[in-house]
Amino acid sequence: MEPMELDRETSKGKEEEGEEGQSIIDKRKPIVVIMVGAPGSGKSTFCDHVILASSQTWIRICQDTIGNGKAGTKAECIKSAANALKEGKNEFIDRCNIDREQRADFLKLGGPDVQKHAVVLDLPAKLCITRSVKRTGHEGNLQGGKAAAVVNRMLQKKELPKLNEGFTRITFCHNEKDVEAAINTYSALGPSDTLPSGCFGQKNPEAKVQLGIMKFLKKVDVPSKDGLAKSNPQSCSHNQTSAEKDSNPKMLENDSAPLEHVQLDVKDCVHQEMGPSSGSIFLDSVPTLAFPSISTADFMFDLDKASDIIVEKVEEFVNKLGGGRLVLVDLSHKSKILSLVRAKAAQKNIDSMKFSTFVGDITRLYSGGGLRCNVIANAANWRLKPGGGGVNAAIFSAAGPDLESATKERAGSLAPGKALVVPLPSTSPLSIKEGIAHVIHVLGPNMNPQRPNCLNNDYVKGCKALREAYSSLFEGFASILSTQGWLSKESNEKSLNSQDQLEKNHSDSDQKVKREALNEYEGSKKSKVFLKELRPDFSHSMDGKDNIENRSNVEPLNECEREINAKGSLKELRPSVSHSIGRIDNLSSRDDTGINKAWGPWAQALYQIAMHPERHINDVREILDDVVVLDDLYPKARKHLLVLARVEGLDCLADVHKEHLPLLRAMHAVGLKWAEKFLDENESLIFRLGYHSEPSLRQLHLHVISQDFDSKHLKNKKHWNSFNTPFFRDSVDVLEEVGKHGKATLRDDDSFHSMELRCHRCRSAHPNIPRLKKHISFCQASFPGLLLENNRLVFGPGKGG
DNA sequence: GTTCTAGAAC
DNA sequence: GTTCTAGAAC
Repeated sequence: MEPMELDRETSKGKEEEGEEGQSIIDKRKPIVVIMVGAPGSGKSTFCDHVILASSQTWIRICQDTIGNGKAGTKAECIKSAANALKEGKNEFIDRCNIDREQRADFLKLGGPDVQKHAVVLDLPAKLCITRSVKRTGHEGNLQGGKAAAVVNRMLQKKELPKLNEGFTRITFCHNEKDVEAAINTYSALGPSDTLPSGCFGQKNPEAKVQLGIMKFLKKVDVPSKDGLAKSNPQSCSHNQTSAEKDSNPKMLENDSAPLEHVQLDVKDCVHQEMGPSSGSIFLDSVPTLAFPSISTADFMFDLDKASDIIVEKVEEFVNKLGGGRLVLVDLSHKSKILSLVRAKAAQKNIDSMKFSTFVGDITRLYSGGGLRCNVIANAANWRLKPGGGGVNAAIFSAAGPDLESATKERAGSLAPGKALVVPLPSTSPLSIKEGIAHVIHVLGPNMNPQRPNCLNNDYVKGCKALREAYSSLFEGFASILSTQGWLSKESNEKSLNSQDQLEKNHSDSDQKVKREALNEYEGSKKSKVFLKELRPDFSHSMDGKDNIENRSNVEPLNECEREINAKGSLKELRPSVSHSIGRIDNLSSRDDTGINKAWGPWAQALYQIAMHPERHINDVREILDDVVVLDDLYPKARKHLLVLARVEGLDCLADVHKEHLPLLRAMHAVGLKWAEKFLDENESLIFRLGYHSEPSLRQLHLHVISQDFDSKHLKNKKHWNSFNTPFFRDSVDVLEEVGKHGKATLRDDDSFHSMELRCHRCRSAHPNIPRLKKHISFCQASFPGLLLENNRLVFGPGKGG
């Protein structure tokens, strides 16, 4: 690299000196070169090179060593620099000087008699980090793991110098060649030589002004092979990129950087490289979502199909994300999903600036891999809880309890195909060490028979769910970008809803946040309802029409529950039941008829009794051909019976059709019979017979319940409201509706369970269950007219009616 | 379905 | 401080 051509004035000055016999001071003002650059950018090395090669006297004012070889203060540097200037020495201010304020005091040195230069080592952040992390024996003891954090923090404050700060000359170096050229320029400087004023090697100045926009445009700079520019500032505006790099776009910038540390998969990273001009800007400023491949690990989703979906979804979203970048992460260089995705993304010409793959630990992207991401995705479980292994366990573990609590605040569960954005508290180690600001939980479909809610190779449903999962994930990311002003207006509008959601979560009161979390939870509860409604679909639907979301609650009923069931959690429920429960076939997804079931393990007891009452002889009151009668294990009144239908496939009222009318009549008749039997014993009792619109226990059962509701087991709103709102369907009405329409009207809206508590007699409202119970213990008001009609209530002889 | 319990409500 | 509820856990 040839040194920069020197200004001819200098020679002229020499001649004048000879003629006029002026002192050496007049030859040229001393130069203060303020070095600007992050740790690891090579400032000290730069100075050392010049000092060694130059014929002039240069001294290096280094804050890291100024205190008798140890780190000193800025004030010491200034003092030392001032003294050196008095002696007419040229000097380097070797400290980071990363922002304007840091530089200001040094620019005041020596007044106008001193030339103020800046040399900006604006090298890729990754390179600086790599160097800092790897170096040993650093003067300032900035090395190893902490260096990465320091470099990063410093680069965030970076403020490139401008002439109007007081510099007469600024040289920008963006790569090793620039650095080499600048070293040569300063080394070659003779006693009377002066370097031209102005900015040299600066990238498009607008890039600084509108960093947010420019950094996402593809290579704004036009590479030039010239190395150092000539005296014309224009010509040296950018000179970093060699033809060699251009010819091999797969190479990461800076061949000299020891990239293996950064764990970048250089060899085969079609999508991994930063463009030659991306440098530190890219790394530091681009909002980046790192995400693992969803469902392909433990959930055993076919890799080929998954990679198709990843690329398809990336392609769909990559342009909606404005400045955002997506990075698919996997642990191993041998990752098949990464290579598949890379190949397919390359085929589709997806912009590698916006999507790349990365080999590394998703919890250590920055500290372990130098990849700066502000958002990571978690392959969550439905419970949104730690554990399970893989990415989920790793992320929860690395994030500490903060993530769990932040998650819990927002939602209690997650449906397949859905994502949940969780702002990560700044106290989380993942935030502190890795700079992660958000975690997006996402749940994908499961193809692993050993895991809950297996789709049994149904890739129609599976692919749909996986597509939805990625859409949800990327939308979540977009919502984060939009709140941070990264998205265009159009994009913002697109993600307005999610933005709203986010903003609420961030700014509103705790109560509101909780309410939203509750809504989400309620939403997932609702999906349970759907699940059951759609259950027939499961038996034969290959049309993929069913709502993926519906499956969310299949999972909870399986993974954990299967084992619980085997251990007989229902033992407590009813000792004699447990024996058979332990052998139950069908808490899993299929029963004998091949119909998928959505019932939890706790929900199977009645079904078992109905199917095999002889095994529960101690628990039942009466066994008939078509019904079984038993006491409710947790009676909500003095008398509370259940009349079970002994028909397979009749799980609840929703399953009831016209052909079941005789059975319903039989159930009603048996219920009445028992009510009358109790009335014989205690004529003050009043009974009501009916069904829950959406029962918790499997197998159609008729409640026969006395209206005293005098029971220690009646404990909460749900208990009360399930018997005292339209959620409770009177048997007489069900008979009528099924007779007329072939089905009963269901009132399975969740809202019934949270309705205000009203006395079933006088309709007075009460603030809580204890107060209500106290009230009903003495309220003798007559029942509402509606209940008195149509024999909905069953009274003792000579009463009511 | 129930039990347990944290935290809200009082 | 106690009561009560809602949600998690089972």
